[in-house]
Amino acid sequence: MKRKVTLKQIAKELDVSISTVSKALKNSKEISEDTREKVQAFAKLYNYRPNNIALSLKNRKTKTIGIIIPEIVHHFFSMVIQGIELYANNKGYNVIVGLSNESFDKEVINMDMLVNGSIDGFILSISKETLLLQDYHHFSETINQGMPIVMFDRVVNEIDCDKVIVDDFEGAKKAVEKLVKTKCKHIALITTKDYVNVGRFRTQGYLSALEEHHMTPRPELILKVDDEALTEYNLGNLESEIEQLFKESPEIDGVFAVNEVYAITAMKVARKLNKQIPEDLQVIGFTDGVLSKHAIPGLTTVSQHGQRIGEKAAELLIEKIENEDVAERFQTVIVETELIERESTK
Amino acid sequence: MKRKVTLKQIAKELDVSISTVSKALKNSKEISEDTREKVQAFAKLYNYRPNNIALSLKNRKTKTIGIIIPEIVHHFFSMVIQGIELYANNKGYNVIVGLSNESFDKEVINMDMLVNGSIDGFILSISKETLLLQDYHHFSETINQGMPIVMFDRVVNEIDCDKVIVDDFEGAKKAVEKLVKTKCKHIALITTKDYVNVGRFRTQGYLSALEEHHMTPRPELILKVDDEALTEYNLGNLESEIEQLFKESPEIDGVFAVNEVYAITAMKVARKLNKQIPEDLQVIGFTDGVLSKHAIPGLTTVSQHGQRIGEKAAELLIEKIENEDVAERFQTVIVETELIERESTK
DNA sequence: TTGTACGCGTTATCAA
DNA sequence: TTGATAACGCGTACAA
Repeated sequence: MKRKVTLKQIAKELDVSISTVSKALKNSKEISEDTREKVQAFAKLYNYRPNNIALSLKNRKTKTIGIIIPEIVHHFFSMVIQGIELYANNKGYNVIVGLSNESFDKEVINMDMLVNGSIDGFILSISKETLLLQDYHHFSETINQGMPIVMFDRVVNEIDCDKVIVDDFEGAKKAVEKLVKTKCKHIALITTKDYVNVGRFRTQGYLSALEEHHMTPRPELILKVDDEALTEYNLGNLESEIEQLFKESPEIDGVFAVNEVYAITAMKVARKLNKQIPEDLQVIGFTDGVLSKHAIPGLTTVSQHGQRIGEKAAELLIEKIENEDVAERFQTVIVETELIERESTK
Repeated sequence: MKRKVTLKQIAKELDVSISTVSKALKNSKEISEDTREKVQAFAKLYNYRPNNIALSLKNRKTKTIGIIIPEIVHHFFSMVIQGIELYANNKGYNVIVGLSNESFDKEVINMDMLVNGSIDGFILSISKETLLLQDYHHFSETINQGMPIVMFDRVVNEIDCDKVIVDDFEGAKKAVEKLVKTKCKHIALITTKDYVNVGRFRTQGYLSALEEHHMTPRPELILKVDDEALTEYNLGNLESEIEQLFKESPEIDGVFAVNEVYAITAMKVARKLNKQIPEDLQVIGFTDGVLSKHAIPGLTTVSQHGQRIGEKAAELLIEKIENEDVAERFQTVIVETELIERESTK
């Protein structure tokens, strides 16, 4: 087992100084052709590579990006990571991932682990608990230390930084308008509690679409699911809540759900209640993931373009990292949504 | 904007030496109570944290783990990452993710970026292209340099290192036996080409189960899908291949598929051909993901326990990193599968 | 009780 | 053409 070779070892072996080796390896023409070749041959033989950590220390740049997200077993978030990784890698950056698990404490701890030199900047999406507590000191402190942050999807006005967001409002509106156009008269909304802003914006889009088409929103058609600790794997009583909604308002002929799982579950309940999709009931979800694509019937969804969001976030961050002078001007990029029509709508 | 504080700055400010500050901060009783308090107060005020990079350079330990996987937008792999992150974080390690995108070159490049000091060890699952080319030099070179590797799921005999694998053979066997027990007489297999070993092992499990129950395997009931560049989002002609299978052998009354998508697609085709599930056709998939859970009817699957695999891999790796003396003995841990019964079987 | 010196691996500057 | 030195930030053995 040959340990990693360092400049020092090469220098010793070849009986020259460390700096000579360093220069020779960078083809500096300060060094004679002779020694250059000798050194390079030796380096190749021993597969010399400069130590990243030493370089980071010297350059005060790590060439790595820290990502903090609420969960990774989640289609949207993994698409975003893919986008970040793609762009970052092309620029020679690595990507280090921390999971907050929707917990405030883990978010803080994770950022803490990375903030002390390990990375050059953060890309993050805020955990639900943090949104609930409205405690953002860890973000502002990080920024104050001169470390750039780019937030995506779950962002917050209180913090001044670059942001990449989905047009939740317009996306939701588009979806509901589609339902209106296909003659739905009683459109229900299945959404989250208001403290998750993406849920809130989508709710607003729903309301706006109704109003523009002179349909009066009816509170009893709006189901706000309490998804405390509700994940893809813990559906709680989602199903029964939706069933109750459908039973209390059997006139419902259209459903807009703010995520895939809600939408799929609505379809499942509809089937149970013998409602035909899309004849008796049309359904549209948000987030275009595996579920929508493979559902039977295929679920019409609002696609968020997660990968594009990741790429854009990485672009903004690397721009900030590499150009000190742009540091003070922040932008919010809105990534357009797209309605992907499948068989759950007419 | 206050830049990061270093020992040096504190020392200068307080007019003491750097080492005094260093010792004071670690509560060394070499230092007088007086200066200790003074230093600590100052450090707290300026929120001093030791620079990770400097520590890494000094200790020759980065306390970070490199993960190289074929893709991240994939339920199983993201479960594994979650498991790794969980265990690693508890041990004070960070996790850096590289995606090979099933490409040999990207796998090599990614490992190359990390191998020079950025991490203490690798956890990885081999890309399809690498398996096809059977070129494993980048793994052996890494190991030769003294960097530990733990492989999971897609592993390879040629490389001597710790491994965590799913019991693909037994898992598949269990699944097929379930079908046999529920009276299936003509059990089809939908699998991948043989160079993906997990596909190969699952195929062997299928064959073994049939033989043990004195059912002669019929080649025409085995569909080997060529999933060159086939992902969750590019289903190619999977559907038509399966349709052809069902039409040519209408007696098929059970299907075992080596992944979720194949299984779900089989159900979709069955529905199209007016086969009732599970009455006319029973289906079992491999990998317990979102699709299986939300499918209608729910898909019976062989769960791989991705998170447990990740945790175990992290445990093995950290053990190797922290105990030089265990370096030479390698183990292969088999994580048991579990048959999760839902409505697609009787 | 405090400070000096050294080393981790690298590069850049300046001297020889 | 080559080499010595300093610096990045930290910890520690040893000297004062």
